Amino acid sequence: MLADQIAKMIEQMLEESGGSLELQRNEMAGRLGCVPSQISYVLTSRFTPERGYIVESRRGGGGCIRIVRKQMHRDEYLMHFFYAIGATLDEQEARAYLQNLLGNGIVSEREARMIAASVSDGALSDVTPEGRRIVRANIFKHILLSLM
Amino acid sequence: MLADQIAKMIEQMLEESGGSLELQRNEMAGRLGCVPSQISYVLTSRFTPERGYIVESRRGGGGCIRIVRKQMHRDEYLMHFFYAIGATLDEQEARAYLQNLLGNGIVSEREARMIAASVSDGALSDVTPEGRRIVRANIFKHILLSLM
DNA sequence: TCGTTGTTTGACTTTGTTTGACTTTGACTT
DNA sequence: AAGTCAAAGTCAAACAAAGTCAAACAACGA
Repeated sequence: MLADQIAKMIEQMLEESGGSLELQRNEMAGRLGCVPSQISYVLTSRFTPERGYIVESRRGGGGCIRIVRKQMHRDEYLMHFFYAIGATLDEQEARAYLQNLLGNGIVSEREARMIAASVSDGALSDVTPEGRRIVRANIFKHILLSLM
Repeated sequence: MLADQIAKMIEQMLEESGGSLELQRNEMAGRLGCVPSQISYVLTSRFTPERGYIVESRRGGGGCIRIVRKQMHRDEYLMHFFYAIGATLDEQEARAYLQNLLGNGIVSEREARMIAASVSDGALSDVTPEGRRIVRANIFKHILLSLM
């Protein structure tokens, strides 16, 4: 399958370059003989944060796409939390997780305060109460990933 | 890319001269082999107040452009940002603010990554694109408050 | 078979850059 | 003053990327 080939190729380039790389979408598509949006598709379907990748890009002349692989060998602990958090999370649960992370020295007190602030009901007051729990889970997970 | 090169050059001159400098647009454009308005473009797109720069100029014979990197102190800074952020905030603006906070030692690299993660489009993917900008602004502000 | 899920494609949109023509401003001469 | 000229400013067009989206297609399980 095309998408898999491309994914494998990117994976390999990532290997060779030690975990991070920049590419140009059009240029790469040209080399592979596929449409540029295919590259986008591969990136959104395979190189997701859930799988430990960060993808950033810049449009316009001279634009490019940067892909970074977070090395997994880092911390089971964070992974544990990551998987422990379900699709939703309320403020109390979040506080409990934070307390735990803090207690285990994964985050500093200051960092814990920052995280608490960013998932507080106050910060999410423009989201409906039900949506809030989903968004909160998502934010929390993304923060965990950023720490790996 | 041309614009990036110019930005880097100005950045370096700023470094060497300790935070403020004067240049002549035409003269500089001549040295770089580009049109003068390119310099203007770089200044308006990169050396914005948002990123902590002040740009002033004088026209007419012997005119020039003065660029100052303003350094405020912690609280002023946080306040400044807090008020600078309006009701909405997109991912790029957020990145720019973060870059500034990072560059001025208000947050660590790790903290910057955490904040970036918590206001990323990915983390807010369950909010409508419209609402996302509002929620992002709110989260960012709450985090700033948590740092005061 | 049919519905679901995942893939491929290309038209269209958005964002960022580069250039050059034209305008405005200020200092200096006369 | 008035005029001249050397700056910087403004703006829009042309160009160069990446993003989005929906339609067509494929694979697979019930």
